[in-house]
Order: sequence, then C-alpha cells, then structure tokens
Amino acid sequence: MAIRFYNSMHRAKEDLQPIEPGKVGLYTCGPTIYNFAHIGNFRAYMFEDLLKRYLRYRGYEVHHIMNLTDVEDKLIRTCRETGESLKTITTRYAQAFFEDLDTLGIERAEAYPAATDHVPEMVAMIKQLRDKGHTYESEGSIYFRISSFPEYGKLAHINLDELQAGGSGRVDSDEYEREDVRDFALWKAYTEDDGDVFWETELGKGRPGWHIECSAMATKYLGNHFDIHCGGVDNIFPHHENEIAQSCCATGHQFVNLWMHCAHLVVEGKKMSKSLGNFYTLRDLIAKGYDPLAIRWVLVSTHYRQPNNFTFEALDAAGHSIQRVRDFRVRLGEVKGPGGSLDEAIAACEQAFQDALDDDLNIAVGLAAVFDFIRDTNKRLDAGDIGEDASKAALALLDRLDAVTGILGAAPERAVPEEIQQLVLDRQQARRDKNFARADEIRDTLLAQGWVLEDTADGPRVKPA
RNA sequence: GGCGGCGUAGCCAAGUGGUAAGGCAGGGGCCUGCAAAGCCUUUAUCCGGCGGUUCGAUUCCGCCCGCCGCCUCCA
Repeated sequence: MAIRFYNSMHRAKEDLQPIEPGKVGLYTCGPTIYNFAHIGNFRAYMFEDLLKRYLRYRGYEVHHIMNLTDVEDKLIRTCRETGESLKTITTRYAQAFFEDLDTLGIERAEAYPAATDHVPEMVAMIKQLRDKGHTYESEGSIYFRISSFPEYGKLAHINLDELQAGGSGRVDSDEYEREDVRDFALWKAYTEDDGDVFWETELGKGRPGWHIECSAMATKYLGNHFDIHCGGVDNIFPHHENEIAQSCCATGHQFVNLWMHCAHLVVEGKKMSKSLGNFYTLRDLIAKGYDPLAIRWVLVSTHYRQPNNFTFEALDAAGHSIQRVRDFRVRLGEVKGPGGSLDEAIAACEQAFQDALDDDLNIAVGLAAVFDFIRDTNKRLDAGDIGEDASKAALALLDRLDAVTGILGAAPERAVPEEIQQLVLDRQQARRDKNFARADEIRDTLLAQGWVLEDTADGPRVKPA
C-alpha cells in the first residue's frame, strides 16, 4: 500500500510520490527565537518529527530543513525594550529551543539555517523577482505585487476579491505605503526603531521581510522544487501562500509538491492564552514535575489534523500508558528458554501499524494495534506460552515502532541500590517465615524510598515508582 | 462580514451509509498470604441539538448551539 498524505493544496489525500525515488526533501517552518517555545509550538514540531521518523521507517532518505527566524518585528522590539543585542537574544533562545527538542525526543533536522545568515540569498531572490517585474519600491521598501501572480490564493483557497484588508484586526493597513494592502514586504527599509538591526545591501539599508527567508533557504537547501513543506494551519495564509508566490515567480518552477499542516493545540478545550492562565511552555510543565515522555505521548498520539485537546488528566493517563508498555517490556525481558513463537502476532501488529500510518499518519489506530498486541501477548505470557526468541522478537518490534513514535521504549536503566536489594532479601525471609506483617512493612518502606515491589512466579521484582 | 476545522463514554481519542477501535480512570471477578503486575468482565441503546435525504445516518444535506483557526509577518 502506498503512503497517502493529506495535501492542503488539494484538500485531499494523495499518494506520496517523491521527486527522486526513495528520497524526500522536507522543509518545516521553525520558531522565531525570541522566547521559550510553548507546547502548542511543539505540537507542530512533534507532528513533523513523527512524519520524518515514519518516512525513515518506511525506507525513505529524508533531508529535513527547519529555519530559525532570528530577525523579525517582535525580536527587534524585544531588543529595543531590553537593550540586548539581536544576537544575544536569539542565541539564548535558539539554545533553549534545542534543549527543548532534546527533552521531547524530537530528532534533529539536517540543518537549521538562520535568516540572518542568509541575507545574500534573500537579496538575490528579491533581485530575481524585481528583474521579472513582480516587485515595486515604495519609500525604500520593496513589495511583492500579488496581482503579478495569478495563482495567488491557491493554497489557502482564498478569493482575493473577498479578502478583507485588516480583517484580523492585527495589522494596521495604513502602516505601509503599498499599492495594494494585500501586497507584502520583501525588503523593509531601515527606520530608527530598528536600532542596529540592518543590512547595507544592493537593495538599500534595511532588513528582509519575513516570508522571503523561507523561500530563499528552502530553495537553497532543498532545490527549487522539493517534496514536502509543513507548518501549523495558521501558516497557510499568508505565510505559505506568500512563499509560493515568491518561489514560483523567482525560480519559474513549481515550489512544493505536498503541503502538510497540523491543527492547533487547545488546553482544556480553550485556546491557550496568558490571560486564561492556561499558557504553558515546555519548561513550565517540566517545572511542575511532568514527565517529558508523557508530554510527548500527549502531543504525538492525536492525529495531526485534529485539534489536540491538551489536559492534565490526559497527561496523567499518558504516564500510565507509558508504564504499561514498560512493564510489558520488562516481562518480555525476563522470559528464558524455549517456547512458542510470536511471528504471526508480530507481523500482524506491524502490518496494522503500518497500514494506519500509511493512511495520513493515523497514529491513534497505529497505537491501538500496539495495545492489541500487548494485551494478546500478555495473555500468552500468563500462560507461559512464549519462548525467549519470541520474546526478543517482540522487543525488537517495540524498538522498531519506538523509532517511529518515540514513546514505546524501555524505562531508563536505574541500578537498584544495595540497601534496597537487602530489603528485598529481608522481605523474602520474612515471607518464608510467614511474617507477613514484617513483609508488608518492608514493602511500604521500599515504596517510601521510591521502589515498587512485585512478587512474580519467578521471585520478587523491584521497579522505580 | 468572508473562508475553514472540530464537537464521539468521567478524561484522551479512532472510525464507518448498516448499527461504536484503543488508552487512562471506575465497578465486578481470576490470580496473590495481602498487594502489584497481568488476564477476564463491565461502563456511549448511542456519537452537541433540531429537522431532511435514505430501507437504514454517528457517518450525507440544512439550520442552530458551543469550541478553534485564518483573513498580510501567530505552530
């Protein structure tokens, strides 16, 4: 079965057909590094992580580029307000961003090009656009003339005549001197407010507009025409629409084959906002003591085109699910000697998982297949019907699926301290002596010290609480 | 005002024109000295509400309500 993804451009699922067989060029819109990223941001990066991991699992060689926006209005304002240099701020938050990616187990892209390192490329692209007649200059700034690109609006399915200028209330339509308020800036002329944030270029003194960085960097690293471009749904318009206009007009080629956008995250059914007090950065949640893996579980386990309702109850539930998988792995690891095979069950599980993910990354159905496998296999483990080889094969399956999901791995190794081991031995003696009061007391002591004791047919087992 | 998405058990969340996956939590049971883990079983006569199409709709259509997104620099 072919992999099918929903293409925002055509509002339908399409078979994945890479431009170069076996290889996928992937561009994902990255963060503006002016603050700590919030969990909604990571919902997007998590979806992209799942996409990339799955493509690799299916044998594709993925070349992934994510930009870092390090020059932009909010950043310049922050510079002005704090007196810190642009570089100081962006360096700090870029570092924080990468730490957060690691915390969540999000795999790194091949490159994270920053806008300020690509001003010449942006200038070159703007010149191309100018030479082809897609731009005009006004008060030192250069704008893209939307009317010069008939396909404008194709991605967002927007009828330009119906576009209400300033309808969002976010932008003052008198802010810039444009021929048409719908035109967007490629190059912004320097103003006093920009402080020392400017570049002296052939286009004059100023700084690049926002959209041009993605066009310039995507084409530089992935070519004029590449496979997949991702972002949050809010990027569809205007950002991605503008990227298409710039890139197509500059290069004369189709820009991207497949546009994939994830829905937003809401918290307890409400939009995340500071005024509602439900705005969380990853660091906020970690500080509250939540397990990063549980956060990953919540972010990754909802289909990417569905709104993800982030709740603390779901976060706790995710923790229990993780424990169930880990306990299962421990059981498998303890199996010794010959016994029954799991080949059929493993193949069925993996096929179901793959069929689900092939269908536009249906992770919920994929995970259901994993849980079905866990339940059925636990049953056979109870019956003593599984051999060591089968057990290892089951663990290998979990490892393969963990490479895709990042939530099915083993618990981190934690050595059992000697005094804990001694307590376990003491308890065994107490049980042999039928001194159950003493045995229970020791079990409580262990728990108080962070260890759960379980009696199994093969003797006691301790695990971190 | 325009465009789009979502609304499924206590919570998270799949899904289909033919009568509701999975996880967590809860109830009952098996196992256990007791637990834990595991297993079995149970929890939506019903899929926001009201109509319509249909032999039949949660699934298609219309209206309403609620939540969310975009409408020129927000994932």
